[in-house]
Amino acid sequence: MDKTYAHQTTESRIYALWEKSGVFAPNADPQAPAYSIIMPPPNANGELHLGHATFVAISDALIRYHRMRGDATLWLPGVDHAGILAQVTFEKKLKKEQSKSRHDLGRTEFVKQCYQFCLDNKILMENQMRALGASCDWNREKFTMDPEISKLVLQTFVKMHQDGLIYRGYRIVNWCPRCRSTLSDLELEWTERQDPLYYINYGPFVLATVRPETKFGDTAIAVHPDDARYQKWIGKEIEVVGLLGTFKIKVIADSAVDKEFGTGVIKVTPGHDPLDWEIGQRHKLEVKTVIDFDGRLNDLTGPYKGLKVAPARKQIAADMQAKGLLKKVDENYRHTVATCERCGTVIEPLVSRQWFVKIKPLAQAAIKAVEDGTVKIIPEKYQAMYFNWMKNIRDWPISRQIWWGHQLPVWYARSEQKTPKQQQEFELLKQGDTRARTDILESPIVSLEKPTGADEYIQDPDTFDTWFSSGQWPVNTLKTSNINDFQRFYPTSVMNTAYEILFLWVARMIMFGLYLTGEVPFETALINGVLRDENGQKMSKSKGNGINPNEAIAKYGADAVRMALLAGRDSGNDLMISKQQMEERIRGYRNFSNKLWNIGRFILINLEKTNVKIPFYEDSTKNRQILVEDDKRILTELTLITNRVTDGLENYRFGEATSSLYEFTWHAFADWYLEAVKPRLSSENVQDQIQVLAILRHVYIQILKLLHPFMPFVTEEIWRQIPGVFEPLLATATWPKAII
RNA sequence: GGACUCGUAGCUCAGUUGGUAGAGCGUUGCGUUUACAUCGCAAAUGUCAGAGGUUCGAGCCCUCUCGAGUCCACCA
Repeated sequence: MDKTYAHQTTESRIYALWEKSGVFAPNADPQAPAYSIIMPPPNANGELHLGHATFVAISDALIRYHRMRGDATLWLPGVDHAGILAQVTFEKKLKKEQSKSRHDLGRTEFVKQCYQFCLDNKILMENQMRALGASCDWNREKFTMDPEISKLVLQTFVKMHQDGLIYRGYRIVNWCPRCRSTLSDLELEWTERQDPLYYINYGPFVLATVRPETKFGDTAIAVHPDDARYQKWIGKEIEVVGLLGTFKIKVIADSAVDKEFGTGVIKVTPGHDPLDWEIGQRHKLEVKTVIDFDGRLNDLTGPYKGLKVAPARKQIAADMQAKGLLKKVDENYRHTVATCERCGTVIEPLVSRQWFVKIKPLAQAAIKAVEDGTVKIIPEKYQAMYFNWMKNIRDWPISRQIWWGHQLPVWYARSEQKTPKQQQEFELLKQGDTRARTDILESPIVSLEKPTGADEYIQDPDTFDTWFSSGQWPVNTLKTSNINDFQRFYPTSVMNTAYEILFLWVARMIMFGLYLTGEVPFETALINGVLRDENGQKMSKSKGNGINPNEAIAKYGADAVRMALLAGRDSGNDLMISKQQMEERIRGYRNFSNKLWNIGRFILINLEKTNVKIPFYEDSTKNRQILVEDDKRILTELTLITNRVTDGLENYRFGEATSSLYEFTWHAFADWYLEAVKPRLSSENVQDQIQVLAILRHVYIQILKLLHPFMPFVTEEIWRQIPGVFEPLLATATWPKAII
């Protein structure tokens, strides 16, 4: 053995050895219990970060542990096409490298190139997974855009439509003017901003608004029903002088109005504000749209037509000021605005016709599954979050006006489009102009195949929310995998992912899983905390505040990176750590692999020195009789640590399993026992030497086994250098017996 | 506004049925002895946020206060 452990040259060699030996595929023993994890598919828009490394470290530890236990163990890898995120990322790249927009390419070409972009990233990510030591079965790898996966995604939509769980309707939605798509509430990011709050003279009232540009869409004035100041106005019509002249508007009472805010009077703009939309629904108000899908004011706004929202607001405020319609302006008003999580653009609430999932029936079953423990959410604290969201869940808009994704299996017949506008729309869509809006086309036909017949049909250009497909992931991957995989491995054992996507993904998988199969998709949702920098910011590649896993692996080895993410922490909690501290942490575990290596060196050197063949330690009465106190003590501690590590793996306490193992290996075994035994090794008592060497080797072998799920590379490499071990690969060696 | 989490050594964090306070890193001193300087030995540092309660006993359970943070939500 060399003096130091060289992870640089070892890790890739060991990984290749594993892959070649086929140990990543589940064993075929029909008697073996099934254990399976579906990998959360990383987004295909870039490389992996340390957050991914966390789930690899955890999932791989579980997978390797169960493999060593002899279970039929499957870890199924995959990659997600990431809908909007990938499209935005690729559009940026397109613009930067070719100065082109997606419209320059056209839909077909854009999708083709985006597909390639994702495939390229997919290879990068696969290699990073390999570098981290992920022992997943690459032969079963899936991509959300694989044809057979896509087909199942569309089938689900058709089935749900038949079951009455899908509807198409006009609703106020979150519209991203840049992505030109609608978004679900979960895809928003709320950011605090400072904006002027305008106090507008409005007939007999003064009212406060941040958005004077939407006032052309006002269809009522609202006050709180109990507000004494305004009782006499409720139900009356008032006359208001506005920028476009004088108009009449009704005063209504609605308890959604806050008496304390501003003047206690609001204008109701159902076309451009979610709250106003609801008030409008309650009072059957007219919905007036004054801002279009491109984020510009439309012809209902007279001279402001064509202006974008921000400049329009300034212009309108200035004009109101000039006409004396503005009472005052509070320049220091702080509030939060919704922005597009993927591109940062301010969201425009707009009324649009979209496809929705009627979610309540699905949610009910999913709530029950967690309540009765069919699905366990670990740590338990996340259950509260889950219930809180699920019990207040709202219908889910699933259609997106983007190109990259699964296109809706929805068709429109030419003959059903009666108005000239609809016919024009039909024609534009047919020619591939996706700036055209589908929502005015009538009589959609939901069908996997294009309808046949004398009529002419075009497909709805919308694609699904990316979570609509990933929500079905455990079902669809296993159904398209090896024959019998679904039967053998569904429901899967553990779903390991971060709490950020508890609603976006975990909750939806439970709903889809139950809906599609009648069974939950996984027995345990193991939720991880996230890594944050010293300022509490989530680590991300775009912020540049995290360690690049590639660099860390190259410098310190994957084993060290994995340990640094697990040891001495509760993986369900966030970890706040600076770049430097993280690196120190990793270096500490690199030192540990070296320590482990050198313990091996010491033992092997001593084994070689003796001419006697050292028998493998057996826990027999004969051997026990000559054990001295030190021997008994280390063996007792070995038993304890074996139980502890096993218990840690069974109960997802990786922090405890790893640090107690570290402690035992370094301080009990190396610092104490190994030193204590040195005089005995140099003594004349051959029988005792044999005994000591047998124990040293025995304890060491057990340590390697216990450590393997966490530090697979260095342990496997050492395993190969120990002469005479029975099992060729540590990855498939037998897990030590434990009592827990 | 609703829900949840956290506050333990200089820093980052463990601490699971309540039983004499822990690790890593950092700091200080010493050290080349059958592996390892990517090392060894030794040392220092805590009213476990604060107050009250339950208990023979509380970092751990209960209540309140203060501080930090996260998620959800329609405050114009």
